[in-house]
Amino acid sequence: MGHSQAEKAESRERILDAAALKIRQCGLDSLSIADLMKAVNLTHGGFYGHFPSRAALIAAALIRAMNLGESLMGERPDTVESFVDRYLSEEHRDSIGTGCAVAALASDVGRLDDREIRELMAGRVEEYFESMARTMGDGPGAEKAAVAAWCTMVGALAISRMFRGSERADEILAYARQSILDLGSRCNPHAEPSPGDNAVKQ
Amino acid sequence: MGHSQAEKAESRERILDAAALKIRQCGLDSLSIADLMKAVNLTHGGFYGHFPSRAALIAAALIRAMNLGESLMGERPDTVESFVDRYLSEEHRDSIGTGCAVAALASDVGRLDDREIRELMAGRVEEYFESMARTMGDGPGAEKAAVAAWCTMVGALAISRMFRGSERADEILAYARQSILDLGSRCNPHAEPSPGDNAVKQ
DNA sequence: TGTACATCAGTGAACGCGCGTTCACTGATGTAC
DNA sequence: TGTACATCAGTGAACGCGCGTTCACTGATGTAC
Repeated sequence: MGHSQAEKAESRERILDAAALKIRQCGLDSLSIADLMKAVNLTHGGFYGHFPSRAALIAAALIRAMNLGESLMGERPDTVESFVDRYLSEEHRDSIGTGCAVAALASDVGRLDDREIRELMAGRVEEYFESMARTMGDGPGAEKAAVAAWCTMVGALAISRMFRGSERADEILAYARQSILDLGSRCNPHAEPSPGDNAVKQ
Repeated sequence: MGHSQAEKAESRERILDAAALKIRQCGLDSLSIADLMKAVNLTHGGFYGHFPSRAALIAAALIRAMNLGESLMGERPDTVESFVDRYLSEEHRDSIGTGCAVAALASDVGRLDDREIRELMAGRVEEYFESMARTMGDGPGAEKAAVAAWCTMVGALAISRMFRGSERADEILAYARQSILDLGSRCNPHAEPSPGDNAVKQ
């Protein structure tokens, strides 16, 4: 077994990645240190060489989960439509463990007493709001529309995941997508309407 | 101590109410039988006179939580606006333990392996969709708008709760409300626009 | 009305188990000479 | 190049604890006579 500093750091990364996966799949409460260490082929005792406590791991894993989820969302999208298409895709819904940490864990984090962790995620979400507002054209209503769009996206993934296995699950994503594009188009009225991008009404 | 059948049934009700409160406040994982029984001034051993297992209690408590949450939403509203105003109120956000179980537990339930429990909540949500579509006027786009509105509402509560303590928390509710009314008004174009019911754009 | 008995909701000690955490130890590696 | 030693990432037994669950028991009540 290797014992260089680089190899220790690598172990830490693998622990964090496994934890970030697990908390998105099963929630913050579900993470057990013995299971986690088993998942990266180590024994449970070694954990405390990497993190001072389970609580510290949870905080670090949450950050890791947000980073991984964001990197999966890809580069700054040109249009709201391209972003929403990816965010509300069936692939994203079905891969909760590698997807957006906010969609997976917003309720869990909102319940926490720990203010620091809540503000950690809230800070990220604030960035998401601003990024989407910029994509929407930065008009006077863009910020409001961006906030509402994020509410719709996060709620749609949670509800669609609850309907997993039913036809409804896909429809929920599609209807949420439509309503967001509908709303967004009014903030950026000069954008070309794309094919299939109809108002909800019709 | 009383021992009539009626008093036993009353104990069961109190256990269920306490469990319905706790799971909405802290999630499905957080419920401990010893704590729960303490909360209703009984000892933990008595629990199994009322429920065969923790899992059975969780299922029953989830139904109870949905019933209590619905009764709090009140009678069938006449307009989308009156419903959304109540659902996206600061009071509802701040009283998660007595509020809508779907908003509190959608992610938790979506993660469960137990298909029966997922379908239990999904069935209720399907009723919420239909009820809101009817309120929206039952036009061709009403169902789609209703589904999207529910996604927005559930996401808005989760995200607003995460921002608890910040000014943003109230804005999130307000922006989500606006976008829903905006969307709903296009399904029921003959309705009087109410004061303050502006499109997000302006 | 008074006594004897059956019922049964709730009690509380006990169970095995897995948890988070600690710590003395191992053994592969890098370094010194 | 070869030997002796220091380092330290990871090991695995052990800890106290709270969990879900079981069960022999208690004692207030309702019923029979």
